[in-house]
Formats: sequence, C-alpha cells, structure tokens
Amino acid sequence: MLIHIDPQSADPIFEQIVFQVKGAIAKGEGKPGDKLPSVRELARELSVNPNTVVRSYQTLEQEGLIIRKQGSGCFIKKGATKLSGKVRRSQLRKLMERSVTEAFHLGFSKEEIKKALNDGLKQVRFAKRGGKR
Amino acid sequence: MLIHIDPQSADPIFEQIVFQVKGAIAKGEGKPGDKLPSVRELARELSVNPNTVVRSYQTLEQEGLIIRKQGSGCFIKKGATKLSGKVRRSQLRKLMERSVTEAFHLGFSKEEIKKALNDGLKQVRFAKRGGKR
Amino acid sequence: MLIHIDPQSADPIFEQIVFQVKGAIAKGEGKPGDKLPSVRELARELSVNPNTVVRSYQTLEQEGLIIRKQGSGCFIKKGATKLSGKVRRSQLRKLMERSVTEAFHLGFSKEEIKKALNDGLKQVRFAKRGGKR
Amino acid sequence: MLIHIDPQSADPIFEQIVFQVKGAIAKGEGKPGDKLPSVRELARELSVNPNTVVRSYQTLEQEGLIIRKQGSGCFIKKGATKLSGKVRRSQLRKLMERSVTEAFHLGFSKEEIKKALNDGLKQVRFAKRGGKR
DNA sequence: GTGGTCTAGACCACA
DNA sequence: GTGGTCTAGACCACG
Repeated sequence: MLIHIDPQSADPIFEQIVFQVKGAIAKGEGKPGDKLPSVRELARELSVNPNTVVRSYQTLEQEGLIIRKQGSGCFIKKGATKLSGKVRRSQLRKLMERSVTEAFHLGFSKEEIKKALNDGLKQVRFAKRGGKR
Repeated sequence: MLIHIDPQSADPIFEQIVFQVKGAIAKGEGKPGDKLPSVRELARELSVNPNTVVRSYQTLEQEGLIIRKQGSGCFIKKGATKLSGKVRRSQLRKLMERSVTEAFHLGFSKEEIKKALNDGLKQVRFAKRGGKR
Repeated sequence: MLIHIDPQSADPIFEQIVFQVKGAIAKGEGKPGDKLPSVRELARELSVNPNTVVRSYQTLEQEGLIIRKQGSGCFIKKGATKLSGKVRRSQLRKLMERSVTEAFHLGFSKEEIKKALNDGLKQVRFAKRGGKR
Repeated sequence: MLIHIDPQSADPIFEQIVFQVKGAIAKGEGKPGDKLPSVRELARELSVNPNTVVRSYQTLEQEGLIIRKQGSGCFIKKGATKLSGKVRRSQLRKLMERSVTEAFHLGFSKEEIKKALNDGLKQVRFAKRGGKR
C-alpha cells in the first residue's frame, strides 16, 4: 500500500492518510485481515509525527474499516459499515449533491460528470454480486 | 434564493452559506446578473455574524461565481470558471474518486451510486447544449 | 455539569470525561443544544492537558452525542444513535452479558443484580413514551 | 470448557481469555476444583503466545477465581470474593450505571434494557438459594 | 516490537 | 474568544 502526502494541501495530513487508506481498500489493494504499516513505520516513511498517523488510524477504526490491536498492529476489517441505514442514505445523498454542484460550477456537462463517475467506479473493486459486503 | 443554516451541522457556517448559494445557482434559482441579499440583510435573516457572511461572499468571489461591487452589492456572474482545462479535469476526477470511495465504504453498490448521482443531476439546471459554459 | 476525574483510576482520563458527559446527558442534566464547557476551560478545571479534553470531545462527536463547532464551542446533539440496528443490538447484548458475568463473580444473586439495574435505570431520564429518541 | 478468540475484536487477547473463563464458570461449565487447560495447551489451541495465556491466568488468580499450583496446573476456586461488602456493592453500582448509560445512548428503552439483562441472567447458573456464595 | 495515553507548546481557522 | 492540527517527547500496556 503506497501512501503519499502533499504537505501543501489544504486537507489536513491525517485526513489525507485516512482517504488514501480508504482508497487502497476500495481498490482492492489490501484485503480483510491484512496488516497496515505500523504507526512508527508509516510516520517515518511520510516524515510526519507518529501522533498524526495514530490520529488517522483512530479515525479509520471509528469508521469501522480497521481494527487496532495493541502489541500486534492494525488490520483491515471485514466490510460492513457500522452506520444505520438512514445515516448511510443521507450521507450518500449529500456526497452526490455536493459533487454535482461543484462539478457544475467547474463547467462540466451532465454527460461529462456521468463519465467521470464511471471512471471512478471502474477503479473500485465491488463485490462480484449479491451478499453483504 | 432561500438560504437555510443547519445549526446541527458540523460544517462551518460560512461554508454552509457558500454551498447553498452554489446550489441555488446550479439549480437555476438566481441567474447571472441577479443581486444577492446584502451582507447585513442575510446576517440578520440567518442570525449569524455579518463577518461570517462577508467571508462567504469573499469565497464565492474568489471562486469566480459572484462579483462584489463596492456600494451596490454582490451579483451572480456569468459562468466560466477561470481555471485551465487541465486543472478543471483534475478537480473533477478527484471529486468523483472521493465520492465513489466514500460511497463504497458506506456499503453501496455500483448501481446505487449511479442512481444517487442521477438524482443529484436532476436537481441541477444544465445549459441546454453546446459551448463552453 | 459537574465533572470529576480520578487520576488514580485505571480508566484513561479521556474516557472518564467521556463517560461523565454521557452520564450527565443521560440523567437529563444538559439538553440538546446546550453548550459544553470549552476545551480550555474544562482542561483548566480538571488540571489536565487541553489535548486530553479535545480527545474526549472528539470521541463524543464520533459517537454522535455532541457537535463541535469551530469558533463557537461544543453542543449537545439531538439524540438518535448513528449506529445500525444490528450493531446496536449486538452492543447491548455484550454490555449485559459482561455486567451479569462480573456481577456473578462479585457474588451477587439474580435479584440483587436486577435491583441494581433498576436503581441505575431510575437515574436516567428516558423519553416519556413513544417517538424516536 | 471451550474458549474462542475473536481476531476481529479490539479487546486484548488476554482479556478475551479472562472473560471467557469467567463466563464459563458463571454458566456452570467448570465447577470448583476443575482443572483449567495448561498454559501451553491453551496457547497452542488458540494460536496465541503462551505469555498471553499466563497473563490471563495471573489476572484470574488475582481476582480470586482460580488458584495456580506450581507444577500441577490451575484450578477453579470455590466462590467467595475477597472484597469487602462495601467495595462489592460499589462495584455493582458502577457496573450497572455504566451499562444503563451506554444502553441509553444506544437508544434503547427501559423495557428493552431490562429484557436484555434478563436474557443475560438466564445464561448464568446461580446457586439455588441462600448463603453468601 | 506493537499500539495507547498524556503532556507541553506551537500555529492556524472560525465567529 | 472558540475549536483544529501538528510536533516532540515521555511513559505505559500488550504479545
């Protein structure tokens, strides 16, 4: 799992790490049970403070994507969000409204936006079909 | 243009205002040339600090969506972002990658995500056809 | 809302704060919309590092009990857990199994345990009846 | 006595072992005098470090639930906690306050909480009646 | 070795 | 004034 931080970005470092781990999992690099790089290791690699990595891993754990086990490391969890259906649906709606609005103001057409979404979808490894992810 | 602040939201107030103005423009409420409510008027309406509204209008101006005219108020600009094609496309890609990744981890399927995007697109008033907006 | 920390306790300080805030909300001290003490204020009061209070408030926010608003403070949220029904039920079961097991090994009888639960229930302000909390 | 470790759990392994032994005793599997599996045997069975099992048995001994005899193994002790009545009652109260508070914030009603407790109580084999256990 | 907690203190962003 | 992020560095707990 390759992670790269942009120190110039407006997004906080810990969020960049969170998103990149999420992305890696979504893309199928890293399966349930896989071990993440250790806090100190990743901190050294990215030249950030270990506490910053801790913060990222905490966030990922609270969102139910990984588990942190004292003494042995952090591991990717078996899928299934912890959120209620209502919260999930509301978040999806907000996510898409925001994207569409921003894309509109960037001057893109309906078709261009749909195409960009499809491009995004191609990179993600969805479960083959059926079953609870 | 109706603007509504959600005090339960963790998003900063100025961002909520920015997003709602963007949304209103995208939905076709408010056309180029239309005047936005004055800072003091809107601040009173929303019961927020006038500085917060100023901050929102500044942001919208920086993104090229409105123009602030000394003494006469703020007006919606004609479309056309100042960004280069390359930057625009990169932003669109990032936008969609982020949405897809988050939606995936919320446990939605490809089809559900596409549907949510289409729902979002329906609310926006795209130009009928042609030209660079 | 009175909060008291036991520095001798095995429980981490930030958890003690979290639990006491949860307790205060459950007991009806502090209603939705109420402002919590500011990070610096509470840190001074308890003689702990502000970061420790930040950690507590973060946790409470992630559990959906409060919202933190930059510039204005932290506020108690309107109820409704963010967790899915499955997760909620599983957590309740674990909670009770653990309590019963521990109480058994403390040497209490079925009746004593039930009574202690009822005593605990009396201190909490449940919604009058009906409606989603 | 069947012990099972959940690798998906965030609880430390030694605590999982401790709790399962406690649970097994509470459920009546394993009576006073019964021998626990040897450290090495259990460690192999669960694929964990023998030191981890040692740690669990130490904890159980400190809480007065088992006795470790050099060279012959660990045995379940006769009930009877060493704690004073005052401490015991205070611990029971804390236990139940915590459960009720957490259950409340999970959104459960008084009745649901009582029912969950009763479900928990059913699994435990209390002494038929009378005396201090 | 792993992660978990806490302190101290800097600097930024929001209202 | 509020909270948000990050660093540096100490010390503890788990395996």
